[in-house]
Amino acid sequence: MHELEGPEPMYRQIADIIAAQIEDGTYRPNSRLPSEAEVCTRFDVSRRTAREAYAILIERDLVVTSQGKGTYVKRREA
Amino acid sequence: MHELEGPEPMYRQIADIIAAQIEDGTYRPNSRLPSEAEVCTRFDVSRRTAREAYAILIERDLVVTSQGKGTYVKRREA
DNA sequence: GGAAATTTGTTCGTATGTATA
DNA sequence: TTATACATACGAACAAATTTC
Repeated sequence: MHELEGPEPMYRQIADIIAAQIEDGTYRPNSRLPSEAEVCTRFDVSRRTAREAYAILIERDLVVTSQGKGTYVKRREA
Repeated sequence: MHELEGPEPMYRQIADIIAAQIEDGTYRPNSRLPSEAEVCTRFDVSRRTAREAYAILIERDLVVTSQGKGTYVKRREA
């Protein structure tokens, strides 16, 4: 699906792609993002790398994760 | 199965311990913190866990890391 | 100058626990 | 209960930047 290669580490590239998709409305507020396992297969990376990508989005305050539920797009305020 | 178990995950415990040591002056501003390898042996954890601990301190803006150099106590501003 | 050692950076794999559906 | 999904933690390997000898 996606061809990922470049100077940036994969987890950052993935984070940027998903962040852009949140921005452009592909993933709407409160909607569930792909599971870590889905990210693994979609971008052909390990679970570790998928988690690193989501960790960045969490740090950016773009998403929240909930054990057993999934990762969700956070609502934008201000 | 692991030892040294508590209410908090190990990486957070380690982060809290080191953060406290930064607070009390054990580790002074601009000084180098123990390398990841040292954290591994000192707390008997894997490198991944050691890195998770430092990741927390980075997120808290308490330390900075530099490839090939090490992890340093950040200088307090404000 | 250069090789070796040190240290962080990235990435993979595996196992087990906990929470939710 | 079973399946799904995230949380924690172990290990391994190589790359890249820096330091040391």
